[in-house]
Amino acid sequence: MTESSSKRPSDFIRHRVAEDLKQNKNEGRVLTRFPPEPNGYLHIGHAKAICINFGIAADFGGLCNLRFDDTNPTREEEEYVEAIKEDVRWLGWDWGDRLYYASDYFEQLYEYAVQLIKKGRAYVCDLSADQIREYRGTLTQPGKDSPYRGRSVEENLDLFKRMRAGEFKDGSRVLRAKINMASPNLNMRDPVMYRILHARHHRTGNRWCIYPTYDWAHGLEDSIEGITHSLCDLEFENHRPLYDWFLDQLGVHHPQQIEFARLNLTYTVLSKRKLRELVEGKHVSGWDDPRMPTLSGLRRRGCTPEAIRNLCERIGVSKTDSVVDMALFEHIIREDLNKTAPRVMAVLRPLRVVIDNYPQDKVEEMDAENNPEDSSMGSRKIPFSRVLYIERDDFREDPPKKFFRLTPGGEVRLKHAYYIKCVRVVKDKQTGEVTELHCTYDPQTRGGWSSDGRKVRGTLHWVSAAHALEAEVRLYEPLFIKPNPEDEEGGSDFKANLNPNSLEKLTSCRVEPSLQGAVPGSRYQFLRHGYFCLDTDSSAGALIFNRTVSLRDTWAKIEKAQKKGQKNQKFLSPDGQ
RNA sequence: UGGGGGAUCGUCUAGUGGUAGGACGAUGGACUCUGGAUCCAUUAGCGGAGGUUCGACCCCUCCUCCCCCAGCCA
Repeated sequence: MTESSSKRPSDFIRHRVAEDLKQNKNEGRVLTRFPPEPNGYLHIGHAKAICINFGIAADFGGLCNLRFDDTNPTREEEEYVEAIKEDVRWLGWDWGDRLYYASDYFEQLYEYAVQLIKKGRAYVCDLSADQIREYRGTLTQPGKDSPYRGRSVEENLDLFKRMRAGEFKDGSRVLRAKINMASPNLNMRDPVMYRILHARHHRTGNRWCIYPTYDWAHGLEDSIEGITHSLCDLEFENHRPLYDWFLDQLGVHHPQQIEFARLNLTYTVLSKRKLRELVEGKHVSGWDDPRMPTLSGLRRRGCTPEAIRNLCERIGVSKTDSVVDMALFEHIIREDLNKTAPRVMAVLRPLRVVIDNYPQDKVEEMDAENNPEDSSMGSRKIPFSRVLYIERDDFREDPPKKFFRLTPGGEVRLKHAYYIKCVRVVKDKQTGEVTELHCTYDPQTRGGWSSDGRKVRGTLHWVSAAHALEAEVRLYEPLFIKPNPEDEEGGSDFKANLNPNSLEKLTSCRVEPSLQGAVPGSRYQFLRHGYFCLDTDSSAGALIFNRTVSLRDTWAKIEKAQKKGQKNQKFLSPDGQ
């Protein structure tokens, strides 16, 4: 047992697994599985399922299988198999040599179906899909028996064999379990086990033209692999009686299905169908668009697998429908990157600054620590010269209260460099826009310190104009404008809540020269901005950075509160009411 | 008006007969060459009504609200 299993079980599933172990159920074995259908990309909701299945196995000294549930050839593709494997691996989990496919069990599943027919517990039904629906009844009314329900075992065997042989057209017949058409649980009203689909399967080719349904196949897949705990989401709770029924009828190894609530996150959608809609409707650039909650999107955005695993750990496991605040996820990403990301200076919206009293051709190499949280990450040199760029937002000609940055006549510190004072503001005569600042520096403050005990409130980041690298920076905001994208009253759908400003591309950014040769996927903290990741579209000559998450911005909060205060002030009547 | 689940601070989650705890958020403060980080404090909760009990978030009854199920999807 690992250390974590000696701790108190932390959620209801672990409690049950611990209890099973105590009872020596399954001879003390724990074997779980993650069973994705290869019909799309994995998202952070899947990450929760992955972490639960692999995590619980690991906690109890067990194993977890990776199994592709490829029972529907009309929607599945090989392309997704590789992407899913990559994502699970990236998240940090290992299925060893236990990579399985439901399609590997097709022959065995067929044999089990024959057994069920022989027991008189399954029959071939000639009703059309529409008719089956009519016969099923409704939530409040019982269904009625199919006219084919009474077929003899021999006839069923013959028909089923001919279904497999390809004698019948798609949709003309199905194999059904014979259970109870009056069951209050609709899943028990003679569910379909096999449908005829003359479709090429990505692994079995044209060998089969009948394919098992989820309900029929899933429990048996689990059983065949010797799974002990089959962990899935709440929507399958209604299916558990059927899961149990098939296994009991066949008398085979019977895993315990346990359901938990799926992950929901504010400001995004987590369903393959909706994510596909965003991709196909070109609302995003693809499955790996950095705004997508897919694992490939999060990876490209700069999110670490550790952060995702931490999130899954911290949100817990329960049966309550819940929506996790995106702010928690962002907090966890910052927490991770704060410790690991090297600091670097980047000016996103450059404003030219000339240091009037600094020699024309002089260049100094300033020392800069790479990460104040971790001295082992060392330091680097940053060139300082007469002409610099600072952030446009870091200068205000008419500063509001508590503005600690550069102002006319004011003094600030340039990080790792010198104190500077603004002596002149140059503006565009037409627009009035500030185009350049003239400053003086204090040579006595090299490195950013002064010996006279002078206090400087503001510290700005900067780059040397002559040495800086040009870069494109992509800023991301939530994909949706509402915490719940589904909250739409106008009769349209979640896409009406798409955030038109979810992507902002800044093209004339300047970054410090140490970023020369950075490798795509590398993560940095841009000082005072946030965490950024070099995009896979980058090349040596064209740096492109994705903002993973911004830093906490206390000033933005103060300013917002100030503006709000002013507004309220305006609406107050003269006597203050 | 069938069946299956669920309900604890704004959010997520512990506790399951004996002082309702943590995390995120929010707010305030300390500190700081990142208005970052860190630290401290404050905020705020057992859906409702009865009952059992010395004592109920926990047990019982009733009620309310929310989610899932009528695919030959998974």
